[in-house]
Amino acid sequence: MSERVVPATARQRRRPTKQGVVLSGELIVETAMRLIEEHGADALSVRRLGRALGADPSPLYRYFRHTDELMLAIADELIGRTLRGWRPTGDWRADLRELGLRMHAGALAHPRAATLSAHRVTGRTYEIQAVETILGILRNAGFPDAEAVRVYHAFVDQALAYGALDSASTALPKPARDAEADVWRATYARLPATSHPHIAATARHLVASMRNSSYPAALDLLLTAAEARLAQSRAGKRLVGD
Amino acid sequence: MSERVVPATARQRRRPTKQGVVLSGELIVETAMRLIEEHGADALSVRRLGRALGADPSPLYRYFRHTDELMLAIADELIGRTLRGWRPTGDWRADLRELGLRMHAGALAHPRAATLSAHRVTGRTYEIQAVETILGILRNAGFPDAEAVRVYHAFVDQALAYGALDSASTALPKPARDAEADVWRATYARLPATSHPHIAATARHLVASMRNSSYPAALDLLLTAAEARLAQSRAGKRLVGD
DNA sequence: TTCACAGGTCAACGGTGTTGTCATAAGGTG
DNA sequence: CACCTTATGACAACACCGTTGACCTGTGAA
Repeated sequence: MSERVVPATARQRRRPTKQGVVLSGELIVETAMRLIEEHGADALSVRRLGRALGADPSPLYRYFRHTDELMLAIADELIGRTLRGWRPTGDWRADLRELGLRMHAGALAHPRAATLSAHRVTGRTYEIQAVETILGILRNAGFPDAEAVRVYHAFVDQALAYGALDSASTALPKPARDAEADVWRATYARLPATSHPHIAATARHLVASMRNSSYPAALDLLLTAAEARLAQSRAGKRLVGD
Repeated sequence: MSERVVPATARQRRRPTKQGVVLSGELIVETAMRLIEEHGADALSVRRLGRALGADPSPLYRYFRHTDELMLAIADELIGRTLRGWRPTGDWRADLRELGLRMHAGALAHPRAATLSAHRVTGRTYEIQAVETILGILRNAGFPDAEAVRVYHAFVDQALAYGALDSASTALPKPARDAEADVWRATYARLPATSHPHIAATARHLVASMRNSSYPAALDLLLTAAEARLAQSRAGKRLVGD
């Protein structure tokens, strides 16, 4: 069995499927994202994707080695869409804040695709572009290389982690989400002070607080800490310098 | 069809399976966790679980409505184990740090349960116990109720978000996980400085840093911020006091 | 000792990812 | 324009998955 997957550039015969669709890596990724957004993450299966494309599932394996590789392609497309339209202002802190909020918003806008792809390193074009951009912001701001990487890592992990967390509940079917919200009111808010004094004392705050995302606060926390580090490293450099 | 799932207390006839095993909710959860620990997250399926128990898969549905409910039970057991053996020292910051690290480690040990439960509230006994414990630490440390809830929320979300993020890769099939680890070395570390100057300049640091979780750093950041808030609120109270 | 029925077994349904084999039309060549 | 190669899509099969309905049997109360 020679190579099953043929790179896009090496493809020569664009043969339409029985239903007249001309397949391509892009079309497959596009259709997959549409499927996820419209019918939920569970709706994405090789067979359903084939059906949605108007093709047999098996030729998909001539474009992606396995489902996982397709997932990575979807993830990268998501990154690309998130970055599209963004322009740096030159203020590193403002830029990072904007990027973080965009990534978070992007995850919320494509909740199902986000939950699927948040934890993967794609190594594809858009992701590489994003990494280069963020590292550039930090290094241009004056962060030493090692420190820039540390901040980059913390920043990206945080955006991905909260993006996945917050979009996961968005992706739940409505009744499940309502049931979820009710647990705080129906279960926690009713615990007696005798057995659970701390929960009982704060029940009102709990019900109110657990509805909102804690990401913006966490992001600002991170940026403030980074700023402090930057000031430190500048002071150190001045000392060593001359 | 009357109720299929019978609550543990209402069970009356303990009938052994063909292979002589007496089923119970506890035994099922225990076996499921053992399966995950011994053969990876992928090894957990209703059918395999049945086989491991020495029983047909179908009676499991007399104990849990569906796989999801089993996962929640596993998640709660996970919380229970996390707390078991932990003793408060009286130093709120050290206690929270220890709890956070334990939660994170627990998530890594049981990735599938962690991923599932990160954005869900189980409302089960161990979860309630954990909420009560954490709120108690904060209130005893002197955090006012509203502030205690705010810190609680940030702390828990962070632990869950990073737990899910970091454990998601653990839940991947082995080949995918290996490929993942290689992307930084094989793809990023080889980008030319001409096209990607910032990545090229920091490649060495990237390869080293991206292996580790950024959770411990993020946790310390959060605790430091909380400590500052606590000092502020104490100062405010003194002012208002007399 | 009897006997209702709880709690097992069994078989089946419709789904999944993936692969080996086959048919056919695309597109270069004479 | 006809031919031929072969790239690429179709088909069928495999082994798995979660879940359910029908059935059987041993438990434990009467």
